[in-house]
Amino acid sequence: MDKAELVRVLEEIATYLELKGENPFKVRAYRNAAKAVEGLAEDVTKLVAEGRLAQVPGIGEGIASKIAELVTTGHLPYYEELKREFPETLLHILELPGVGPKRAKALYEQLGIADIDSLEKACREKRVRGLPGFGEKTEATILQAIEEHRRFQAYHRYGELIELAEKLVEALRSCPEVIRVSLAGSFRRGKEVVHDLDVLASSRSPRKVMDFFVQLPGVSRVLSHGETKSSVLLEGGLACDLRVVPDRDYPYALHHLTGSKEHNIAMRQRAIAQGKKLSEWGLFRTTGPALSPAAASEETEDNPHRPEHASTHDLIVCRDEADIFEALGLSYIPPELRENMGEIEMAEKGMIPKLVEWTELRGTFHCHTTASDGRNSLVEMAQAAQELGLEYLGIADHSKSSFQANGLTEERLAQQMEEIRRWNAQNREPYLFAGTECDILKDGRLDFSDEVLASLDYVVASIHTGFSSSEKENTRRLLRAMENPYVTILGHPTGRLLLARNPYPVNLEEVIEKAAATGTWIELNAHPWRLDLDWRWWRKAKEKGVLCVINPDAHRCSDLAFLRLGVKMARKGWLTTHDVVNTLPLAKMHRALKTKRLKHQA
DNA sequence: GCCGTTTTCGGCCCGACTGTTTTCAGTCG
Repeated sequence: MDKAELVRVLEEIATYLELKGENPFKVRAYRNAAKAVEGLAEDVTKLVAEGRLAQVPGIGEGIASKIAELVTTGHLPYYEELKREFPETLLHILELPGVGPKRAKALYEQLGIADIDSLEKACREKRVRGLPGFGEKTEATILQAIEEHRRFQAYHRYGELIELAEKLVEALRSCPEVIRVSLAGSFRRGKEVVHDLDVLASSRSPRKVMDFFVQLPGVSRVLSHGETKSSVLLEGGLACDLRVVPDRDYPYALHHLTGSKEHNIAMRQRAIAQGKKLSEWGLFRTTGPALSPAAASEETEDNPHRPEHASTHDLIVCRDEADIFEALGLSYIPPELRENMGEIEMAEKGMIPKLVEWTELRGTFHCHTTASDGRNSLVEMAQAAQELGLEYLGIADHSKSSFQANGLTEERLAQQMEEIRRWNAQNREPYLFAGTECDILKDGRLDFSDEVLASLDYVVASIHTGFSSSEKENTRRLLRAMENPYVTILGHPTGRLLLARNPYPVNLEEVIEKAAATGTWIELNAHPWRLDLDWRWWRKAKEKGVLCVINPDAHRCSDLAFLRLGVKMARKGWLTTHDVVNTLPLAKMHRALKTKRLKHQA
């Protein structure tokens, strides 16, 4: 029973109690306890053994004894009994936006609906609208939610796969028969959501590599098991394909499998125009003398799968992808840019920018603490930032209107600023900037007065409510917020949650124009669920001179690692060190934070 | 179920929005 499992059980208990219609404060007690466990720095088993669990804030005698039982015996009858009261599939229904515990309970008890499929059927048969509290509109909303749920399920968030994907590659690398191995496909390109994982390896004994692959831990089902290609289903439902090729074919196969399809088509057209031919099997000269029959047969020897036609031309030998680009008169194109969005034209002119690197970040600005809805204290967050090598860290807890997130009042904000000043006065590292994630209210005004905002080092302004407003209203709201001289950064500009909630409608052209005109930075929120502003908009923002700030939206120490993911998306958006403002060293950052305010005074 | 210098009971975070109602329940953030 590890910590994550324990957290899951506590949260599930809370959900079952909710379904039962238990006292909502009891439900919350279990949720709070789950949070408390999650934020523990010490080992739970140790706390149990020493009888100190009930001393942890949020865990009382009752829950402490349940956790102890679970940790020592591996069982919890209380939880098991709750599970027996409702079918497990009912929990899936609760994932649908618009369906909470009360509705799920009504659907289950009155219509016997226990899973998403039967709910869909009941909606189509117009049976749901008859329930008290439900109507035609609700029925339609549920149907739409089911449809989106299904569409989302076929995809996975990039940021949540990184660890798994890297482990998989490590495992394959440990196979003695593997020469080279790499992730490919949309994952390698850094698409924010991916359908499956594509992996490429080179080897002299492909069969042995395949056998090794299909029996790796974490493989739940083998979909196909061939000599050069196998597909498996990993635990968690993610599909993974492995291709194995002879080492000489590896660069061509890697380029081909990385894609995108559109990029590959454009590359092949370029090859044809130069009297060459590019495919997954190689880059060939199609004009001029063909290879001698002897050379041709020698070439096919090591790969019986290579099609006949591929061996009849001169192979242009490439040791890696860079050689392929060079052979086609192009500078190297990083995988993130291979979307056929102008990268080939730029590579031809040698104008592919030097993309920002994760090691170039010096600090960041959107971090929460236990003062609002974070799991770690200000000091803990600061220490974690130091371990990561950051020179500075901006603290931006929620503002008072975000009740659900325990937003700070003016008084509590002042206390936090005091704590930050004390930290800096001791010359501790990293340097802390005092900020806020200030709510943008319905009409575009901010949650704090200008006087309060002026007392802070910086302000992140974000929308957290009213997602159903029109594009016009949302846009006006954001524009007005950016006009405020104290708003340094526009936070997660579209509010999207990948595979869960669509962005609210907003005119991003106007938002970018306004950011440029007012000198407001736009956030690239690096939370794996957000990645907002989307990479597709950054080139436009950059053209207009808008600066990007990569923020983790961290709610616990470990979330600071999201920065790396943010950098991947910034790279995908063609951004360089100069475009990402938090690559500035501390001394320059002090000045940069004042630029917009000074401009306003002038 | 947790918490406590108002300490063993009685609070616990609040408001917007939606769709269902005819005065409010459910959901969400």
